Amino acid sequence: MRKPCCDKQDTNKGAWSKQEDQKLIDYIRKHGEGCWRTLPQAAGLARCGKSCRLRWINYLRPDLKRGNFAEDEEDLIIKLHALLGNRWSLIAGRLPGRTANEVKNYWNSHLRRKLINMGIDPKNHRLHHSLPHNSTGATSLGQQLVDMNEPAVKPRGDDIYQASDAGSCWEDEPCRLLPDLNLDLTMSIPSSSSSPSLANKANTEKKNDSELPN
DNA sequence: AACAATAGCAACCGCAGGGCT
DNA sequence: TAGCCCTGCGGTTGCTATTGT
Repeated sequence: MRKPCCDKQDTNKGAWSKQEDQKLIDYIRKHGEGCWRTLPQAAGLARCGKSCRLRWINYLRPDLKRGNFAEDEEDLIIKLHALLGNRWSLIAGRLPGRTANEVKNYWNSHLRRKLINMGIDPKNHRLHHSLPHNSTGATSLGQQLVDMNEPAVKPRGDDIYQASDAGSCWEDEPCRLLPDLNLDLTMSIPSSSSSPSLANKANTEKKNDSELPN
């Protein structure tokens, strides 16, 4: 059995107060991100490290773009989801200022329904044959997605088209299928923090001033 | 105006992967 | 090489706001 990530008895849960936010912001301004396990104690927060990390990444980071998603962002999410499946962090990585959690929430609350209304199965982005095709017709994006599912040449064996929840259609050839998408899906050190330990380490040195607000 | 249903979003949980010893 | 630790990710839950009746 793993140890729990923190001593749950002594930690707050639920919504963050302004004071807690401020403590976290102040601490990260001074010391940078990382060491989430020890951060709460060092920052004087009665929270577990995970909770602090989540709060910072999803809400407090200064480079977050909050507010409604633009139409082009929506399109991009839909296209990327068709390619990558539920890999929200990768999708969010292509949307500056957006977090994986935000993208995921937006997908689940808006875009999924939107695709359903367009007669497209949001799981695999295939035309939902059992549904009557929306009389207004699929939008150009909808049509694109439908077209994507009827490629002239199948890149691989048939089962790849039985996309699962997490499945992406053609991870190895996104550019051929979506030439208008500039998909550099290789991992790179993110601008601010969206990524793992490597980035953490790479960022440790530069972090102190450059990406923090003044 | 009161209540119920639904939507939206913040936060939590558990698992997986990578680094370190 | 195995085991531990830390971090990040995706799924899910639960609270609040909004809309409908």
